[in-house]
Amino acid sequence: MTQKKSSFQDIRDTVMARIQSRHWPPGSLLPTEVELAEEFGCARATVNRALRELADQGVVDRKRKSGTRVNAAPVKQAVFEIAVVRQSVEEMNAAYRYSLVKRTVITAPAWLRARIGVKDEAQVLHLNCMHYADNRPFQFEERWINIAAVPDVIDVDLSETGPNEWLLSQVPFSNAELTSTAIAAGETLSEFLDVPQGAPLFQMERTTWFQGTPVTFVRMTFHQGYQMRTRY
Amino acid sequence: MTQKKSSFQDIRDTVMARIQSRHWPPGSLLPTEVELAEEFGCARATVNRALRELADQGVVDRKRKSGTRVNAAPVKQAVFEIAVVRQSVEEMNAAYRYSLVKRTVITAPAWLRARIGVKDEAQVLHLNCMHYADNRPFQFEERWINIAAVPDVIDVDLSETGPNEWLLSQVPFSNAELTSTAIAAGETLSEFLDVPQGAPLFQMERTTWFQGTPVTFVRMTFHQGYQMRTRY
DNA sequence: AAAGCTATTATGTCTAGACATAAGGATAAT
DNA sequence: ATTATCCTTATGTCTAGACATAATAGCTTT
Repeated sequence: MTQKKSSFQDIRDTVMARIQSRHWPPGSLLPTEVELAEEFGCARATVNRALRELADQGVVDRKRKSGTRVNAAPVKQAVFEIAVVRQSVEEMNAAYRYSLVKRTVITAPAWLRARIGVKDEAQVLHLNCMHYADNRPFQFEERWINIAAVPDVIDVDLSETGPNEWLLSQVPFSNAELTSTAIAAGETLSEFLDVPQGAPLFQMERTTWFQGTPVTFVRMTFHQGYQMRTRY
Repeated sequence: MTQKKSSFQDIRDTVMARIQSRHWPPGSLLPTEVELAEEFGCARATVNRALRELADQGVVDRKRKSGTRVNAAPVKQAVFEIAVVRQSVEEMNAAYRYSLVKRTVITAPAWLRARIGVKDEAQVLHLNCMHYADNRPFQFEERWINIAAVPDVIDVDLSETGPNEWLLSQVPFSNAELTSTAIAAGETLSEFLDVPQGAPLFQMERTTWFQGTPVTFVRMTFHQGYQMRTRY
């Protein structure tokens, strides 16, 4: 059953189709790379690449000596893009406006030290910002920046562009931890976002590290009715 | 400057380190695969794999003839696992309990037809379920299943295991669209989740397709204070 | 029955070389 | 000046063969 014209993509797709059609049901063992290479009339390396991509996707599990098995309980994972506020506003075809509400330098309070792991006397820049879409409140941003990690932040003018965009240009490759939750609007949020007190709001918190040192912690609260979208 | 002992992972990490250290700043052009292969004393295919992984991560952009460039505005993307409720409860070391609240077969209402794209007379199975962690409300689930897509669902006993687990075993490889938002508890939710009316709740909606045909739409509302976590 | 050793096996990685392909650049024709 | 054509170049993919490595299965010893 040797076929012709088999790129690694063809093989990947063919194997995927056979899995979806239950020709190889969940939990079952696939033929070996050598056998598949024979069937598809190609080198083993080509089959290897095809199966490796399926393994990366979580569709199959591969183990030396055991072989390749259809994942019975594939870990579904969704990717969502960490959008810069400006971008997501502009993608809605709305006019973006940014405003710096407050800017102070403080010693990191205990809860912040515990959360991001900085030293006792660490100085942080505390910012409050508002983001608008067509002049309607879009997001209230409260942010703390570890000055030791990005000393330049002290001298940057943040009245025109948001701190997120500046930080991205400074620390483009970072890790982060992210939590989303629903909260009730308190006094401050109800004023800035123009909603009744107690209104349900979508809130995201993010802590960012660069090469192991904490850079920033940000709490973003969105306007009422905001939806975060993603697909997989 | 030829080195020794260079696996594709070493190369990937070394290149990444040079990018992070701004040896190759954002927007700049990397050496060609041939040049890097020479430097690292390995075959071009090895360099290719290393750079391909960085391209998959979004760290660099690659174009034929143009070469490999450090991505100036890397698209940050976070991956979160679509957890099965049972799993996330058990990971908290809490006892999981499930209960089927309501089960009816209906003709798809207009809003559902519009949302998932089924025919006018489509029959759907409408379910209400509750998930508990240590006997405290964890999630209220309201689900609609397109019977035409999974006819067997009619005869399945859903009083013991949740519909999600059964569907996963039937349709393990599907696409989905997912939205998260914050809502205020209405009468039903306040009763089932044991919160005051108006309490802010985290809600997720998911539409699932299998090979182009809509399978299910589910609205999951979590207990007050629930946080969705993810890292990247 | 339990523990330790060994051979086997399927995947993981690498190499050197080849051809394919997209895209930029230069040149020639309009 | 504009358009068409060809050449060059860097990445994209593939091959055949090699060695590395993890994990299983079978065998031996205790």
